[in-house]
Amino acid sequence: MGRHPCCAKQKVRKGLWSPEEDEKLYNHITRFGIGCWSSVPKQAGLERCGKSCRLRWINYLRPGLKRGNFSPQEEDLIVSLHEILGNRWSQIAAQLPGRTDNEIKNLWNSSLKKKLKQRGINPIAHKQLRETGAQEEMPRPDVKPIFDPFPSSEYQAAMDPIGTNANFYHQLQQTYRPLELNEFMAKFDDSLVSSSNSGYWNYGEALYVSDTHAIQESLNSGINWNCNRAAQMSSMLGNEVLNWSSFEIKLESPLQTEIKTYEQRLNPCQGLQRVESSEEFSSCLTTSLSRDLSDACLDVSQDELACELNRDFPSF
DNA sequence: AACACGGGCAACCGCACAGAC
DNA sequence: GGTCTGTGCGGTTGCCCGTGT
Repeated sequence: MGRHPCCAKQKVRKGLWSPEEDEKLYNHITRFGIGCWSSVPKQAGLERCGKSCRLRWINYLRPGLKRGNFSPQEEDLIVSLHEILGNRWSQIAAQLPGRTDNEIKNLWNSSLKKKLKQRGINPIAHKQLRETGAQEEMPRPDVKPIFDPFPSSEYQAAMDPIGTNANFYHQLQQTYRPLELNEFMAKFDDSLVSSSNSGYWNYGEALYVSDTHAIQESLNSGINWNCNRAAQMSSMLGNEVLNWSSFEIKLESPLQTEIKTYEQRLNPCQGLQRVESSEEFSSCLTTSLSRDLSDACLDVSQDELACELNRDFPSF
């Protein structure tokens, strides 16, 4: 048998929370911490489902939540992140401290979608709508979506409002563009060959290659390829050899750095270093990207990886 | 003043997955 | 290894309130 039953068949209240209920829940959590949510209602003296308590805590009572309207900067950030992540509200919320996924989802559905449409942008594909408007609600065309952290149009405008950095963004896009399968395999082979002297595989060398394909696959089919591969490799190699959690962090770092830099530009008064020119902005961006990627070099035994890759390489 | 309508928001629902037994 | 529960997430619903008629 499993664990003790949750709140099923219990008498539970639904609907809006009263201030008294909020107080009970808040006092309980601050006093005892978050343990098992299913036991919280009983312990806190609430006639609520544990799930409901969790939601109330996360969306309303949790310390550090921002209240009030979203700033234009936050809205721009959400649009940019949505273009990359789609409806992954929890991941988008993770980039906006103090905001909840529910809040962002509501904002998107009630406001941002309309604003984009008014600007002639398809909120699903983040592309310019056709003049007919007939395809307004159409999903992305039959082309597989590709993870592209630096789309050429809106995102560039957002990242570089001055608009003087076209060459720089072109270089970035060339550097970090998704690779075709044959390019990807060649990169893998090169990495394995070039590492033969040391006996270790230079993970950093192929980082952005595998990253791009992993995320692309994840977006395409909903199969979280990189996580599955991580689990397989981790179980085979052991955590001492390959710490996948740090790898995942490294994958996100460039994006997080962009966001910070972007916020820094938009909120120069928040105690952060101000970027005075687009050149300085470029320099900052390049430095942060190269630092994140170079740091991401993890030592993995070549033989073990080659064996794993030959045994069970995912089909693209 | 009464009603209809729409926007914004909080909360619920259902599903998937991980973990406990 | 199978079953069941707990948790997290995204989609959806329904309530409240402001505005227009």
